[in-house]
Amino acid sequence: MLDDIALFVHIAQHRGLSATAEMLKVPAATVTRRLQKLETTLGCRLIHRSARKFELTAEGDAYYQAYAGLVKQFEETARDLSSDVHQLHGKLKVMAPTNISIGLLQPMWSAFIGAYPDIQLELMLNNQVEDLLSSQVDIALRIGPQIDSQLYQKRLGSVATILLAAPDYLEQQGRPEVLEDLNHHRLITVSNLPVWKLQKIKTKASATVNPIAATSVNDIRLASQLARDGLGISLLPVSEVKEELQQGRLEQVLAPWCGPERDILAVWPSGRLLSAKARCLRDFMQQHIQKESILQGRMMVI
Amino acid sequence: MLDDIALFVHIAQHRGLSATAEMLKVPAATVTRRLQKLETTLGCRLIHRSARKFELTAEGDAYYQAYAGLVKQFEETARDLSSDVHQLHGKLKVMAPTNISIGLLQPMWSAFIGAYPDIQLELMLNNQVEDLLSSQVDIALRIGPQIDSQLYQKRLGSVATILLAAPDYLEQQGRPEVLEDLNHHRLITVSNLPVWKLQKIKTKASATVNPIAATSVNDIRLASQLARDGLGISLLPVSEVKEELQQGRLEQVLAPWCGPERDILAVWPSGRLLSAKARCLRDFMQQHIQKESILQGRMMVI
DNA sequence: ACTACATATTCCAATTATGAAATCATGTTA
DNA sequence: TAACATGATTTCATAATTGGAATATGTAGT
Repeated sequence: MLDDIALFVHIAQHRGLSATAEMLKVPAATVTRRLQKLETTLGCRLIHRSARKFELTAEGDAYYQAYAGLVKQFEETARDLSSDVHQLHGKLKVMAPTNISIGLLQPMWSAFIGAYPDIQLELMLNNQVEDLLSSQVDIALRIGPQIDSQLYQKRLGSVATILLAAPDYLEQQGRPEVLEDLNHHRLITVSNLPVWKLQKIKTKASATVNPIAATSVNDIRLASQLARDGLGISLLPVSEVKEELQQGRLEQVLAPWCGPERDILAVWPSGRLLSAKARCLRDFMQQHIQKESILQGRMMVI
Repeated sequence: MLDDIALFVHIAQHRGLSATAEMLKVPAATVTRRLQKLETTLGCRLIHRSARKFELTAEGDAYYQAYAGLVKQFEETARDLSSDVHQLHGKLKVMAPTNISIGLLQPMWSAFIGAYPDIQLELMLNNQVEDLLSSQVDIALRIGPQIDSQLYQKRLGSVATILLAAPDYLEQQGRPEVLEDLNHHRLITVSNLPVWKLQKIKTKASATVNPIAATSVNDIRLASQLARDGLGISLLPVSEVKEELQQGRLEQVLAPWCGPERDILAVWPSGRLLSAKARCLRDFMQQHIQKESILQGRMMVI
C-alpha cells in the first residue's frame, strides 16, 4: 500500500507509467498493475491516461499533494541511512585512550591501517573522555563504564587491575601480607580509580581500601613509572604494566587480590546508523582483543 | 519495502510481533517473515527477539528513530484523506447562486434533503462569488466560467441566455427585426454580462452589442422584473424567466439570436479530496440538471 | 530440573505479484 | 485517410507472499 502510493507519486512526477518504470527499473506491466490496484483500493481513478495523454484526476491530485512531500522525505531518509553503510573507504574518525593505544593496542592500529588501506583513519588519542557527539566521531574505544546514555556500546573485552610495586621498594619497605598492611605503605592512585575496590579471585571476598595520604596522578602511564621508580604501591591495569612485569621492574603484591575489571568498549552515538567503516573497525577491534589474553579479564599469566 | 518499514515501526512500538499482528490484523507468520525480509534487505538485525525478550538492536533503534515520525505522518495523512470519504452523514457546507436556487433549482434542493436526511445540509446562497476556500465550503454550484485556478470543476449543464422584453413595451416601442434595431431601444444589462456577445443558433453568425446608455443592475432577478415592468430589453438566462415567458409577461425578441451559453458547474477546492457527501451532492445535482431541458443549453421550448 | 506458558518461527497449500512478450489504443505524420 | 509510433495494458508462465496449523524456543514458577 505505502509502496504503491510511493509508486503513484513517482508516476505523477514523471508524468507517465513507462517513464516511471524505466526510472525505477521495474517492468511497465508492474507499474500499470500496481497503479490499478491502488486505484481499486482507494476506490477512485487517480490518473486519466492513454497512450498520448496523461492527466491526474481531481482525486489523483489530492492524493499527490498529500503524499508527495512525505514520499520524498521517506526516500531522503532512506538515502541518508544507507549512504555510507556499504562504503569501506573514506574518512573514519575514531577516539581512543592514549595509553593503551600507544602501548598494548598499538599493533592493532597498525594492523587495521594495513588491512584497510582505503579507510582514511583519523585517530584521536586522549586520556580524558571527550564528547563524542560534538566531536563528530564515528566510533570510540573506551575503557571502564560509560555513563552517557546517548551512546551505544559493545563490550570488546576487559582488563584486570592489580596491585604492583617495584622490587626495590618492596625489599626496603617489606611485602604486604594482608590488606591492612597497605596502611603502612606509600600508595599511588590514578584519578579515575580514587577508591580501590579489591576482590579475591577465588573466594569473591571483597574489600575497599581508601588510599588517603597517597600520591595522586591523572595518568596511568605516569603512575606506573612512579611505581617503577620505587615510589610506592599502585593499582594499575595489567595491560599497562605487561612489559614491566615481564622484565621484573614491577612485581605484583597481595597476589590473591585484584582490583576491578574494567570493560573495554566500543561506543558510538545512539540513534545514528553505524557506518560500514565503523562497524568494520569495531569488529576488527573485537577480533584483535579476543586474541589478547590480557584483555579477556583474566589475571595475567606470563 | 516501505510497507515493511512501517510494519517494523509498529513492531517496535508494540514491543512484540504477535501484539503487532493482532493490532494490524495480519497473521503472526506474516509479521515474522516481513521483518526477516526487511532485516535481510537492510543487511542487519533490527530486533533481538525471543519468546520472552524483546529489544531493538542499535541498528533497529537507528532505523526506528529515523522512520517512526514519518510512518506516523503517513498514517495520519491516510486517515485524514479517508475519513469522510465513505461517510454519508454529517455536515455538508454548500454555496450556490441565490436566484437559480430559489427558482428553477429549488425542487432539487428539496429533493436532495429528502433523499439524504442524514446529510446535514448547510446551504449558503449568494449572488456574488464568495471565496470558497476561506469559507470552508465543501462544494459549490456556480454559473458561468470560474477563473480561480485553485478550484476543480465539473460541468453539470448549461443555460442559454436570450433577449427579452415585456409585450407592452414591444407594442409601444416596436419589435426589433435586426440587431441594429437594438440601438433604438432601452436596454437593461446585468453586471456580469456587460457586453452582449450574440450568436445565431443555426448559422453560427456572431455579433457583439455594447449596450452603452443602458440601465445596469447587479441582479438577474431585478433585471427580469424591470424588463417585465416594460423598462426595456434585457439579455437573461432562460432559467430565470421560464415562468414569465410561459405566462406571457415577457417575450423573446430577435428570436434567431441568443446570448452566450453559461456553464453550470460544480466547483470545489483543489488539492483536497472530495468527501463522499460532496460527491453525492455533485452527482445528485448532475442527475437533476440532466433532466431539466432548460439547463441543457438548448433554447427553451415551452 | 521439570512444567506451563507465551511468543516466535517454520511448513504447506493457496493466493497473489512479477517479468517478458504480445496486444491494444490513440494521437501524429505522410 | 492510412500507416506509424508511442505508451498502456493484457497474457501466461514463474516466482514470491500469504494465512493457518504445527512446531520450536526461551522464561518463570513450581
